[in-house]
Amino acid sequence: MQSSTEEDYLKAIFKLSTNIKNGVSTNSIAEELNTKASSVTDMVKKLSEKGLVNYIKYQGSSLSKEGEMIALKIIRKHRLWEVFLVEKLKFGWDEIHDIAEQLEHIRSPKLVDRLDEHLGFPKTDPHGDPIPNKKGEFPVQKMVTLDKLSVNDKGILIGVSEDSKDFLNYLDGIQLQLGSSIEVLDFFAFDKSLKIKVNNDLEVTISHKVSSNLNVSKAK
Amino acid sequence: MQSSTEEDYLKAIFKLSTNIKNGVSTNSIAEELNTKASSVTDMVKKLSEKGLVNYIKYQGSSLSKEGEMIALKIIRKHRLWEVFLVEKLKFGWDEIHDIAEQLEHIRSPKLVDRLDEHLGFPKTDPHGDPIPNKKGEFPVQKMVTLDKLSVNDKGILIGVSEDSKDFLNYLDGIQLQLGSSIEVLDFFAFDKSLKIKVNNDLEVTISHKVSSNLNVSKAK
DNA sequence: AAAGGTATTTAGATTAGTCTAAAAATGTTT
DNA sequence: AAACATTTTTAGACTAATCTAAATACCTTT
Repeated sequence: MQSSTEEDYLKAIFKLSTNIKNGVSTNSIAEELNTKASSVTDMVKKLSEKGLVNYIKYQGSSLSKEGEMIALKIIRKHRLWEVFLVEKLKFGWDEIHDIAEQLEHIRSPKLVDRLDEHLGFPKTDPHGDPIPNKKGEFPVQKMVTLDKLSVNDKGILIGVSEDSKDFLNYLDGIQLQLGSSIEVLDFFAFDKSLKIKVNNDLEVTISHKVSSNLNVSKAK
Repeated sequence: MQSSTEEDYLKAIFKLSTNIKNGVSTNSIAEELNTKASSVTDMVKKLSEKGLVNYIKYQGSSLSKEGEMIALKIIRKHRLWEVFLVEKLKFGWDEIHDIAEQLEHIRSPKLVDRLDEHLGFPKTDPHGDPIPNKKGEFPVQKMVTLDKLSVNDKGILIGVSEDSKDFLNYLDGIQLQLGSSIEVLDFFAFDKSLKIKVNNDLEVTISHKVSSNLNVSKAK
């Protein structure tokens, strides 16, 4: 059995591994978890001894099969609780992250599955991220980040890669929600900002930082 | 802000204080929390410095006003989550305690109140214990002595009117503790003795002298 | 290949919570 | 009130997770 802290490390490595084949760096884990590199070194050593992480000195860390399974279970719990908070307790999508960070560590396999059932076996969380099933499986989504689209392209917002309160609040402010339509009206090369039209209605200009954190399914 | 561990200590002291005016003993706290007396001494000293516990060396501990408020908030959360687990997730009342022990430490005032609302502001948990409101106010329980109940009545033991060693030892011997459920199975008029079932498990016969010293909250 | 900069690891200290074993205080019995 | 037993506290050690500061390895640039 692993501690909550160990679970946090596994989850962080999982998140950072998404589009990186070789191991993730010690520094990047430290940044993700708001801790220091030396703490990370200690922990990945320990997780390596437990067989949950493949760690090579000076070369970085990746999850073992078992470590990945654990990470996926935590993510499953996190996302199911997020659905609960929004669907049942009427929280806004910008308020749920911190609470779910706590709830994801509750230990009870039966609880997770009952919750899943209670929520009607949802496929995605309120941020559009897929919820792994009991076995840790989840469908791969074909999506692109908004900054990959060209002028006149259209898409539907299906996910966000950042879930800080600030960011989500900002999205609310420009009427962007999951399912919103987005049309790219203009592109400004000097700072990579985009002028877009939201829901065929509101025109706003967004920075590259924003567009690179919005996942859309490209329409036609 | 206090740690989960500190919260556990406050809750334990609260529980043990129910029918004891002066401080609860270090050993009793240790037993309640499955830890050692030396650990308890350390912790009550710390909680005393924080102003949450009144602790006098060799004389025991009691909660300060502030410590009691915190304990009541934890108990409120514990009992609300228990209702959730039984009402919404269809758990049996015997499966929920360990999960609620974890859930009670989730930090989010908004979450607790939303949960309360979602559950329809329940008055008691699945074990019949009252749920404190936001301000920690406890509906006073109307209690009767056990000898006032009739055959087939059920109740929860919430106090004893005698605290002699002999008597309390006897109660320990028949597995009666505060919070124990009692079902009256039979009444023998010639000596007013009662046959009762304790905690849905042990059947014993008790004298009128005993039943008249047990305070119960009548169930339903 | 040497030099400098960055990333990473090591060494040693710190905090929260726990434990065992010994010492001190309290309570009980004669 | 002395002797014994019990309870409680103290002292010192341990584990998990963290940190700072110093040492080491790796990488890039000359």
